[in-house]
Order: sequence, then C-alpha cells, then structure tokens
Amino acid sequence: MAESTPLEESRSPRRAPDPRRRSERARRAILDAASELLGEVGYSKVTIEAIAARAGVGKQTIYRWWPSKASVVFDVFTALTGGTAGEPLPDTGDLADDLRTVLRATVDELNDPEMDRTTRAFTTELQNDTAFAEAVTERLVRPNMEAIKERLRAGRDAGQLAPGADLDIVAELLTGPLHHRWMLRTGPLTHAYADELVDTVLTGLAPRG
Amino acid sequence: MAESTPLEESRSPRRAPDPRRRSERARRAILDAASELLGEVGYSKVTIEAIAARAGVGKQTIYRWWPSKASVVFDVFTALTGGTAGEPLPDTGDLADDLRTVLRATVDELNDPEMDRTTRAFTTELQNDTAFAEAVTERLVRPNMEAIKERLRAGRDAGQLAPGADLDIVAELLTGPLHHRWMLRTGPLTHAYADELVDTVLTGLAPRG
Amino acid sequence: MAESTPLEESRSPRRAPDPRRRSERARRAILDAASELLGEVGYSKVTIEAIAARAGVGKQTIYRWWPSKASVVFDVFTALTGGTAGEPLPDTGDLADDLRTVLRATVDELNDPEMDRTTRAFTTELQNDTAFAEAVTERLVRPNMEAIKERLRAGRDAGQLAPGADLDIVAELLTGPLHHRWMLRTGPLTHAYADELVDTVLTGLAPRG
Amino acid sequence: MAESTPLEESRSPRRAPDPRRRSERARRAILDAASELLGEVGYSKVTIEAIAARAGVGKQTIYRWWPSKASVVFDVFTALTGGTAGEPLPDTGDLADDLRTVLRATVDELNDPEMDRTTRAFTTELQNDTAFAEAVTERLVRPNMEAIKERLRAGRDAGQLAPGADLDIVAELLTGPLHHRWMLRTGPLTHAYADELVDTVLTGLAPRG
DNA sequence: AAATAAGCGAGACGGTACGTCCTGTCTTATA
DNA sequence: TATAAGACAGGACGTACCGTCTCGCTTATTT
Repeated sequence: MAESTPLEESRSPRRAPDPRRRSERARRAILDAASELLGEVGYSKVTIEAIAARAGVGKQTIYRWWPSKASVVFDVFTALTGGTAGEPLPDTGDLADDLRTVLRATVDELNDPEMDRTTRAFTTELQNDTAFAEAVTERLVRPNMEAIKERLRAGRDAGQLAPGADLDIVAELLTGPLHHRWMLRTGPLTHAYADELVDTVLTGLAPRG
Repeated sequence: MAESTPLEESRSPRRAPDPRRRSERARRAILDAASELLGEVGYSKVTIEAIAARAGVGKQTIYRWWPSKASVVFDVFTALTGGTAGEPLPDTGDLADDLRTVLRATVDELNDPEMDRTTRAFTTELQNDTAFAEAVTERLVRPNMEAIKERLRAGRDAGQLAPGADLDIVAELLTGPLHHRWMLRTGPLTHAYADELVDTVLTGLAPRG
Repeated sequence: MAESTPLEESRSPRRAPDPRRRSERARRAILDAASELLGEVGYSKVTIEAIAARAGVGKQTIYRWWPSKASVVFDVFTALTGGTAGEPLPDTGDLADDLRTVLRATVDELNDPEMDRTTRAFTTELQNDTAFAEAVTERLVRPNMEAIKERLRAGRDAGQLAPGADLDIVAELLTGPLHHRWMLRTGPLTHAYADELVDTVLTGLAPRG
Repeated sequence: MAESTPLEESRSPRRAPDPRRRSERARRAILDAASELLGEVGYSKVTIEAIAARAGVGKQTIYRWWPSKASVVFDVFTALTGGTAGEPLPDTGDLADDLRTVLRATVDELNDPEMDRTTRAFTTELQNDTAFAEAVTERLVRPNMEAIKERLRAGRDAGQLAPGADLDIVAELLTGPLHHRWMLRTGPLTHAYADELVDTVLTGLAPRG
C-alpha cells in the first residue's frame, strides 16, 4: 500500500502544497515522534504540539501535510505494517492450516504493544470521523477481507468448505471473534485460541448425525 | 443494574458528597443534555461545559457526581438500555430460534441512531481508559456474554449443540461478527444477516459427508 | 481618574464578565508583569503570552478583562501617573512661574525611563487604533489641556496674558514643542529648555518697538 | 534625497546583492503594493507576506533589498514627497507670509489620507526602533528643521524677528503644535489654524505695554 | 555565442504568538 | 451544604507571519 498518500485529501479549501518540495527529513521525524509518543502517553494524550516539538518541526509543517492527528497515526500504522494490506494469504492446499497460520499471525500482531496501541488509536478515531473511517475501511479493512475471501474461495473449490458457504460470513466468523476479544479484552489472545476458532468455524457446532 | 452508581467511584481523594442531598432535577437535566449533545455533535465534540450549559447546571455539579465525560455517557447508556444487561435469554426450547431472536434485537438496537451513537462513544473511551474499560466489561459485556452462554448451555444439554462445544467460543462467534460489521461498517446490519449468522454458526462450514 | 475602568468597554459581542468576582491578585500581577516587560523589551516586543507567563496567569484572564495589549498598557500608565490627569495647575499668582513648574515636571516625567517607555507605547498604539486613540484623548489628553487652559484663563484675567489670546493655541504652544522634541529626539529635554519655552511663548518673537 | 538607498544598510552579515541586477519592475511593484495596503489595512496590519503576494514577488526579493517593513514604508514615503526634505523655504521678504505658506502646505499634506497614513506608520516605528528613528531624523526631520531655521535666520537678519531669538525654539514653536494637534487629533488642521499659529508665535502673548 | 552567475517567483521550513476553547479547581452568592 | 454561575491557571487548538532556505527559471554580465 502506498504509505504516504494522505488520507482525505480533498477535504479543505486550502491550496494544496507542492509534494515535490516536501522535506523527507521532516516527514520521517514527524512519523517517528508520533510513534514514540503513541507508545509513551497513548493516542488520546498525544498532541500535535508535542509531535511537532519532539520532531523539531513547526506545527504548520504537520498541518500542511496531514489534516488531523488521526491521519498522522494512519501513516505511522501503514509504515509499521509495511503495506501488507490485501496481500494474498498463503495457500499450502490445506485451508484449515493456512487459516490457523494467518490468525496466529494476527494474534501476534495484536499482542505487540506498539501495534496494539496504534490499532486502538485507529479504532477510536474510526468511531468519530466518518470520512476517516471510510478511508481506512477502503484501504485496509476491505483489502484484507478480500484476501481472506480469496483463500476461502480456493478452499471451497477444493472441496474443503461447504459449496454453498457465504464467504463474507465466513470471513467475518474468523476475524470478528478475534477482534471482539481484543477490543473488549474478554479473554486471552493466544495461538491456541486462534486454532480453536478456525476449527470451530470449519467444523460447525451442530451435533453430527 | 443500578443505573446511577458512578463508575470508578474511588478514583479521587476528594471527600465523597452526600448522595441524599443530590438534586434529582440536576441529574436528569445532565443526562438529557448529554444525550442530546451526543446526537448533535458526536462524542468527541461533546464537552463538559456544553453539557453544563445546556442542562442549566454548574460544572461543579457534574464533576461532583461523575469522574469523567465517559462515565456520564455510561449513565446515558444504561438509562437507554433500561438495565437489561445480564438478563436471561428467551428459552422456547428451540436454540436456533432463540438466538435469531436475540441477534435480531441486537441488530435493531445498533440500527437505532441514539444507541449507535452512545455505543460508539463507549467504544471510543474503552480504548483509551483502562479503568473505564474494566468497569464496562464487568458490568455490561461479561453479564451479557454469560447470559448467552447460559442459553447455549441449555441448548447443548438439550442436544441442539455439539456436546464438546466451547461455549465461550460459540458466544463470540455469535456476537463478534455482528460487532465487527457494525464497528467497521463493512456491510448492512439486517435481520437476514442475523439469521444467516446463527445458521452458519450452528451448521458449520465443513462439507457434510 | 478611575484607573481600572476598561477602555473600549462595549466593543465585542462577548458577554461581560462580572467585576465583583474579579481577582485583585491577578489584576495586580498582570499590570506588574506588563510594566516590567515594557521596560525590558519595549512595547512592540511585549506579548500577551509573556505577560501571562510572567504574571503566572492564564491568557484568558487577560483577554477577559482587557481587549488588547494597548489597553493593558493604558492601565499600567494610569497606575503610574496615579490618575493626575486633569488636576488643576498650581496657581501662585505668577503665570510664568507656574507654567515653568508644570513644564519642568513634564520634562522630568518624560526623562523617567519607565514613563518614557510607557508613553511611547501609547503613542505607537494611538496611531493604529482609532477607538483607542479617542479613549486616550478623551481621558488623558483633553483633561490635561483643559487644566492648562484654566490656568491660562486665570492668568489672562489677571492681566498676565494678552486679552485676546486664543487659549487653545497657547496651550499647544507650550506642550507641542516639548512633545515634538521628545518624540523625534531632536534635542535634549531639560529644565532650561522648559524655562526658555515658557519665556519665548509669553514674550513673543517680534522685535519690540 | 536619494529615494531608494535602503535604511540601515550595514545591519546584517549577508553579502550585499548587486544593485545593477536589481529588477526595477519588482521594486515598483513592491512600493505600490505597500502603499495600497497601507491605505487598506493600516501600517500595523500590513505584512511582508501580503506585500509580496500583492506585488507578485517572492518574499526574498523584499528581504534582499529592505531590512524591515518600516524601511519599505520609508521608501514609499520618500517616493510620495519626491525628496523635498531640506529644500529651502520660499523667501519673499515677508517672514510671516512665508511661514504661513509653509505651514499651510504642511497642513495640506497631513490632510491627505495617503500622506497621513504613511506618516503615522513612520511615527509608530520611530518609537520602537531606535536605529530607524535616527536614520529618519537625520534624513528627514533635521534637514527640514534646518531649512526652517535658515529662513528664520534671514528674517532675523532682516529685523523681522527679535535679535536674540533662539532659532531652534522658534522652529519647534512652529512645527510642534501642528504635529501635536495632528498626532493627538485634538483639533482641526486648517489653513486658518496655520495662520493663527504663525501670528501668535511671532506676536507673542504678553500684553503690550 | 556560450558559460556562468545572480536575481527572480514560489513556497516549504523551524519558529513565535495569536486569540479561542476546554479542562478541572476554586470562589462567590443564593436557597 | 448543595447548587448555579463563573473566574481562575493551564494547556492545546489551528492560523498567520516571521525571516531563512532551497528549488527551477530567466536574465545579465563575463569569457
């Protein structure tokens, strides 16, 4: 994913700055400072002023290139994930195995304090800023869901999934519970949990005749 | 649930005010004002000052009885739901039917703009305030999950669920996807969706032999 | 003169604050800080922020009671002069003597660094803010001119001034040159200068027959 | 007076630009823009950025040739007056007449809105920038005072002034009151006023024996 | 005529201050 | 003694300019 494309680019009536003249030094300093501060004080206590001060940068330089704190954090996030959104899932031929791999990786990510922090920052902002929410959904969430559905489709074609399975539902059955548990902290996020989730979803819960 | 018990009551060193002298008029005015403002400007733009002004109340009266904006909103929320958290699910004998009923009700709630707004406000605050998160989880989330599990247990005993089913997982399989779709707005929340979710979870996805 | 009546009181649409609740401590701290800073860095480099910081006061407390930096300085000034504007001049019976006394006092005032600084600050602001200019003229300049004219009138009645003398002109002949020399720094401001000015004005410059 | 010689030329350590390569187009555009803006928003609200934008010029082009806003305005001023500073006064043989002519011209100048504005801009800056003040005094004020004194000297030699008259004082008696009335707006500036001023100064105010 | 330098328009940059808004505490006056 | 009102110290907001700096481009002198 193209990391530095600013979110919500056409929101304000301000004349657009010339990206060719943009200072790479300042850009990096700002993202680094934001990342550090996120870890130190938490998203809601991060201020644009503190980012600017820590980065050794004028506030205007932030406001020139980002419309909001949220969108700075968005870039921090995409810098972290390295733009893996929407990459195809592994396909070893064994659907259950591959899903376990992916969900274990997700668990690991959410257990990483920096990722956890940044992702929560996101989640916060998603609730309050619809435009931001749409941008994030479009660029991160949807591509990831599509990648999962792609792998599921292959599995279904290979006879590892019921032929009539609604892939949207299945994808949500895999990611929803994980997300729910992480967000509400209702239980531990472990590899075992990831495995059990996959198994339960694939096997189903009705008693077998 | 006792609606007006403040969250996180022992946070500050201040001497507790005498609840017998509390003005019910002021309490109602504050909750009403907060609810209105939530709808008009969204959680993050609601300020204590605005609530006080709209309620015709001194700021101190708010600070005296609630520790934070989040906890005012918490009381707005519990006033809305009428304290149904943890109530047992209906039990008609048909597990699938009962789950559909419950999930449809949840869908309806989340589609109500006022509930939607208030719940998002929550979700925001949960990410940033751990103490608040714990209180909410303990008082709202866990009781609801337990109620679901109770109904699932009855269904399992009645042979409508695989004997070895992990009820925690099943409960999450029902609520997680719903929550995920609502939060990230990745699809429409309809009764049909609720129904399909229940069916898929109960039937499973593996091809039947 | 009532020192603390704010200048330009009805300029903004903001609801007026309640003067009974005003903190005297804050008021004094602000005027003191402003006075110190005027001396240290000069009017144009004094900032509201610096005054607030030095006074240990929130910026809002300044903006609540004064509409501008200029009007803070106005109060510093009137605190300095002790509200002597418009006081009657001495009357010993000898007009020339009395005028010399007054002009010498003016010279002394303008030679005092603090007064010099504050008065220059004024003069600056008078040029750029018409409303401020009118207020100052009405409250300080005009009363002083009137006081001078009153003494001149008495002198004229006593036969110490030509019967047809235009008192406005005479008053300006006494204050104008002093002010001019001070403002443009075209010459030293001394008692001797004050004396010579009085003598020249009274005696006239035409050769005597 | 050489209009475009910048004030305070040796202030900065920067290498001097080559005046031969200076763009006359830019210079005119800057002075015009500055003059317009002075009229529209007043000196204190004129910014270098606005001048540059209005003139269609880079900011650096202004900073290259002028050290400050004040010195741009200085050049606007000298462009207006056409460099008449220090020119000898008319000498018709009648001192009173000639002084009336000169003071009437001064009155007319100060009544011209553009001159008024520019001159007030000056007066502002003179108070706050000592170096600027000295330059202006040296180049404008002193030459004008000297020219007046020269005419007075001739008048004194011709027996139209008391032989012992201190010419510095007399010059100030003529310009000071005018300046004072203009600056503090304490009265109308008219030809009649100019005439009366000259008469009063020359005739004196003591009653004639 | 080509090479080389400088001024030029443009505008990003690190900063400072602006005037506003809100926080959570404290004070005043009323009931 | 709880309340409505609101002043207070503090701090972040987003904007406007400051004066410096770097870009390409154009325009004058050198060679």
